[in-house]
Amino acid sequence: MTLDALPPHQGGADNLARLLAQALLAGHWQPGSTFPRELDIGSHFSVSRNQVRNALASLTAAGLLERTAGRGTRVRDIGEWHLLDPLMSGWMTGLDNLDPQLIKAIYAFRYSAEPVVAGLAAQASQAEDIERLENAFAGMESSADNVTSRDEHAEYDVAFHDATYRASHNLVWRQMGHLLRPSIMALIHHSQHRTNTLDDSLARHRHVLEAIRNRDVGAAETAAKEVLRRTAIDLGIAT
Amino acid sequence: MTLDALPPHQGGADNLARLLAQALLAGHWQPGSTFPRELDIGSHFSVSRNQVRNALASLTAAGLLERTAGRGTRVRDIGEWHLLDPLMSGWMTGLDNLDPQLIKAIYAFRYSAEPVVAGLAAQASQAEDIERLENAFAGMESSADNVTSRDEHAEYDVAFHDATYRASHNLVWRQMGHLLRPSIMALIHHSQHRTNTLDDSLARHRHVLEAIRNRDVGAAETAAKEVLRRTAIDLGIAT
DNA sequence: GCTTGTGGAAATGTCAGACATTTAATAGAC
DNA sequence: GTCTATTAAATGTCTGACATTTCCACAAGC
Repeated sequence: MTLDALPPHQGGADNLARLLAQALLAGHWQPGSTFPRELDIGSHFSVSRNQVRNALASLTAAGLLERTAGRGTRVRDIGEWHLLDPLMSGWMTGLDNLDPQLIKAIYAFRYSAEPVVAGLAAQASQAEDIERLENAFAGMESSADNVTSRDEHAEYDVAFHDATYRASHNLVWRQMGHLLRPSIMALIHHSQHRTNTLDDSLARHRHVLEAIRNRDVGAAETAAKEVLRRTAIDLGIAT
Repeated sequence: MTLDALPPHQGGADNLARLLAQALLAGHWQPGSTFPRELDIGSHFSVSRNQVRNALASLTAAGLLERTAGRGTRVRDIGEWHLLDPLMSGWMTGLDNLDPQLIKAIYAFRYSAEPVVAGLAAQASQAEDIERLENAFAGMESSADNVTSRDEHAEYDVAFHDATYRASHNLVWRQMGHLLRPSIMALIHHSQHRTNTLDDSLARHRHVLEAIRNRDVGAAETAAKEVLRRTAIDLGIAT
């Protein structure tokens, strides 16, 4: 794989890092293969070696690359990637050609984790949390009728899930919610393309909201699982 | 807070980053306060500005600091920290004076998550996973009788939990297991100091192992919860 | 032939200095 | 007093040189 297939560079070391990371996330380089040298990257994108080094440092921190003096830069295996690194989360936003293996893994994680989070939210939520959930749900409802506001609907959907994680009132789960944001967004767009079941989806979200509001832990867990189940079947994870 | 209270510097930018990060994790700087300038840090530890910048870049990536040109470096609030960043995990190893709020949050997370993971392990585990669990458990047993092998016992305990996360056969959960390693270790040491219930702890771990081996999801969840419950009560999380 | 050592090439790592850019404070004009 | 221009101070960036590590080729010695 060469650098020629990559889109042009807009400027800034962060941008360069995103560019290279997304190419790696899409599987453009074979694990174990050698990554281009600093000077080659610099001359190709017309940036200083400094920016290249900063970008590569980010990719290394995220576990995508492995650098050793004298040997060069190697592409690490997908199992070594730091999927929970916020950098990764940022790079995955808007990337529609993610590795299917990765999508499946992240979804399986959500399918196991989100019911627990909803249960915690039912226990720990406070007035402001309920308000956030209600606002997000209202947004989902109002943007469900016409087709033009599809992006807006996705935003509210993500906001609903994020509010659920926040309502758990646990620092770790809350961060997890932030990290999952891009993959949740990707999944929403993915499933909206294929199914036309907005009303059903709305009803399932409503159940989660009401269970949390009623402080019914068991109902919240069940409802959260129901929200995710249809897509899980689509992806071949649940039975 | 000044730099004078920090231990001396051993060499290497990673080491400097760890040093500063641990000081922040221990709460030596007030959130929102101003962090020392690059040149001051450099002259204090006798390192080049480059190393300082690299170290500060790591801390910034982990959400500990916020840097803006012209203004300086500010310490971010604990809610902004990237607790799931592998860097954090590394810095937290061997740190015995963590912020209590943080310990509690991480423990609450484990208390909610680990049963689910054990359940997944009961579904997805394969021969090699069972073997890893058995080896870890055997190590726990053999190092339980004498007091001299306390550290060895902790190692096997951590290995047992790590094997559980691995057995879930989910990339995200597996990473989570790695990330939790230092806090699990800290908790083990903490509870061994206060309780003398090694036999009881062993029995509870054995239940987890057997439930996973028998592919009994419900039993695995219950057993995992039981392993964590006593410590949860100690920390004032569960009732 | 096999091992061992030695040299050089090539890559990343480090340093030092100058300069650019951003921000906040300050002094001055009106 | 308020607004504006200047200045100081901090982080950000570029550049060139040098250091260090790794690998490979080649030759010496057993």
